[in-house]
This record gives sequence, C-alpha cells and structure tokens, in this order.
Amino acid sequence: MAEKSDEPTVRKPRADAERNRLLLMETAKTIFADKGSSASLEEIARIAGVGIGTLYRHFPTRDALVSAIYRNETAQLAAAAKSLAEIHPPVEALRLWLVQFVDYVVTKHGMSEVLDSLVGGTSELYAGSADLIIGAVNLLVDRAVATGEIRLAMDPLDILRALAGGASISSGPAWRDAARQLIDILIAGMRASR
Amino acid sequence: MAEKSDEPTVRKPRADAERNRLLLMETAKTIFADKGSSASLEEIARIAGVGIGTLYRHFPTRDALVSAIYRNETAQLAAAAKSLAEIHPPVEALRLWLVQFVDYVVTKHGMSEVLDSLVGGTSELYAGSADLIIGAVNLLVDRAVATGEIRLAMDPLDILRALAGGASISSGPAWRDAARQLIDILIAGMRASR
DNA sequence: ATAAATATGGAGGCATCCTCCGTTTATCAA
DNA sequence: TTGATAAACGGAGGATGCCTCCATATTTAT
Repeated sequence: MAEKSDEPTVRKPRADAERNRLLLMETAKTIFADKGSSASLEEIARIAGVGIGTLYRHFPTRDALVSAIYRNETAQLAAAAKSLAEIHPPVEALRLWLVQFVDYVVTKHGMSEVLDSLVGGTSELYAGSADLIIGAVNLLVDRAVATGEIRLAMDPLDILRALAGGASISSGPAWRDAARQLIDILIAGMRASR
Repeated sequence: MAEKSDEPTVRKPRADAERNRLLLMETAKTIFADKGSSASLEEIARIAGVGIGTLYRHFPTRDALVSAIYRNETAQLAAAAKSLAEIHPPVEALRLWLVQFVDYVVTKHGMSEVLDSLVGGTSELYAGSADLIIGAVNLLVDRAVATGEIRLAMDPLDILRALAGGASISSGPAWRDAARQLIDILIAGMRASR
C-alpha cells in the first residue's frame, strides 16, 4: 500500500552507490575540461578516490560517462530552442540558437564523444540526447520554412554536424567567431530565394 | 667539382633506409584504409616486416606517418585549384574545388590526423601540406571576390574546417551529399550581395 | 543482530606506446 | 678487396591504459 507496487521486492538504492556516481561525474567533468576527452579513466577513478572497477560499474564505456556528464547541459540547450521560438521571429530564433549551439560545442572543445552523442546519429546509446537536439533544430527550421523565409533542401542536422565538426578541428575560441560568420552566410544562403 | 660542394662529407643515403621508408608507407596506407587511423603502429611494422624501432625512426609520430602517406594526394588536390581556375569562371571554380575537397576528405573518413594536417593549423609539422591547401582555397576565393561576385568576411580556411569537420563526425558517403548541399548554400550566402 | 543484496577496489591479463642500445649492414677510401 | 665507420636495424623493456573478475566490505531490510 505504501508501495508503488508492481515488483515484489524493491530496495532503496544504496547510498554509497549514488554518492560515488556523482563523485565520478564531477571529477570526470573537471578532468575532461582540463585534458580533453582522452584523459585516462584510471586517473579519473584515482582522483575521485574510488577503484577503477567502481568507475566501470557505473559507466561501462567512456561514452556513457561523457554522456551522463553533459546530459543536463544538452537538455538545457534543447530547451532553449522553445524559449527562443517564443520571443523571436523564426529566422532570428534559428540564428540565435545556432550561435548557442556553437558556444556549447566549443566549451566541450574537441570531445568527440560529446559530438557523437549530439549529432553522431549512428549509435543508439545516446538516442536520448541526440533526439533532443534533433527536435530542437527541426522545430526552429520548420518554423522558418513555414513562413517561406528560408528554404532548406537538406537535413538540418547536417548543418549542426558542420558547425560541430569545425570545432573539433580548430578547437578553441577561435572557432566561435568563425562559426558566427558561417552561420550568417548559411542563413543568407538559405534565404536566397530569388 | 663533381660535387655540389658545401658540406665536406656527404654520403649517399643508405638504400635500405629508403626502401624501408617506402615499404612502411605502403603498408600503413593499406592498414589505415582497412582499420582506420587508430590502427596499431606495431602491427604496421610487423606486417611490413621491420622492427618497431625502424618505424619510429622514420616517422617519429603517428601524424608524421599519416602526413607522409597523403602528401602526394594533398598536393594533387591543391594543384587542381589552378586547373579549375583556368577553365571555369571564378565562382564555379570555387564550387567545384570545394566539392573535390569534400570528396577527398570523405575518402579519409574520420582520420583526424589527415584533417589536422590539412586544416588544423596549430601544428608546425605539416606546414607543408596545410600551406598548399590554404594557398589553393585562397587563390579561388580571391578570384571570386575580385570580380565582385561574392563577399567573404572570414578566413576561407574556416569553411574548409566546417566541411572537413562534418566528415569527421558523420563519416561515410552520407556526408558527401550533405556537404554538396552545404556548399551550394554557402555559395548562395556569399553571393547575397546587397 | 543477522541475512541478503549490493557495491567496492584493485590485481591481473592484454594491448599499445615509445625509448634505448647492442648488433648488423651499407658506403667509401685505400 | 678489404677495413673502417657512419648509418640503420630490431626488439626487449618500462610505462601506461583498457577492461574483467571476484573475494571482501558495506548497506538495507527483517
């Protein structure tokens, strides 16, 4: 009665497990930011003060760890699409969101796992995060197309791939500025209705 | 007299050294094509039938090896810019070359070392290859800008970074088509005069 | 307090990287 | 030819990282 019922025996999850999970995520976030996505998992476990086995139990793959770390931020980025759509005209909303997208990607400079989870598309593992981003960009593009202001004969996701990919090559804030120019050109190109 | 003179003692380079160098490059090219750019260097040495030490002497880093392998192809790509410029109007030449650039990058699917050597820009090691590409794209862009047909307020290299970066995320031929659309949009965006 | 479920840590097997140096080989001069 | 010597070879070995496995420790529920 006091139970949600369904499964007969449900235990409260162990406190130490959850504590370690969060500890690992925090530690990993710091180290990834420092040393890039190829930082040693053993180092992360060591600095977090847990055994390597514990890290692997919580995050069976490097991707799982990276994905967990950025899930919140990614969701936030996706949510921003809705807000922007509400307070800006379609094309401007799209432009602003693309800028935000680039800013987000740049802060993860060159972390291929993050990019894969956002726009990789091949792996099923991150369907969650990827779907959010896909939904966001589609929403904005559709709106702008609906008004007839732009035309787009390709998958909007591929535009994100280009913007994100540039960041993975020319990591650092330099790409931020370049990408803004690129976004302007792209918007202009999509507008060129003639 | 028969000597070029300058250095007192010049020996003919040893034949085995050059032989092994070429052998390693051929082997590596095959294996990279098979297994991607993360193939084991020890495996390459083993299959080439030389010691791992020999591989490292000739190519101190993985990048050096990759760069050496693709130097010819890269030079060819750069040279194509000149030919295209001679037989096509400026904007069309630029468009065609960008398409070729993407085709080239796609065949090296996701080999980050190749991309770095082409458009990375940070490392001095590949100044050779990168300079060729930079020169090529600048030539074409400058021509098109000179006629007033397009305007471009950014480093053309960053456009290459976007096109190449997209390939590194969405490896495979799918990017080929996406990139073509992207190129068209970019050209249109650069044209949008007003 | 005790049983049962759950989580922990780190040793160990495997792979790769890269360096170092004793041995081998190619070149050149005599 | 034949040494002498510079140049190149090969691979053992130390270091590091990946991931698995399981005896031990901790937490929860009774």
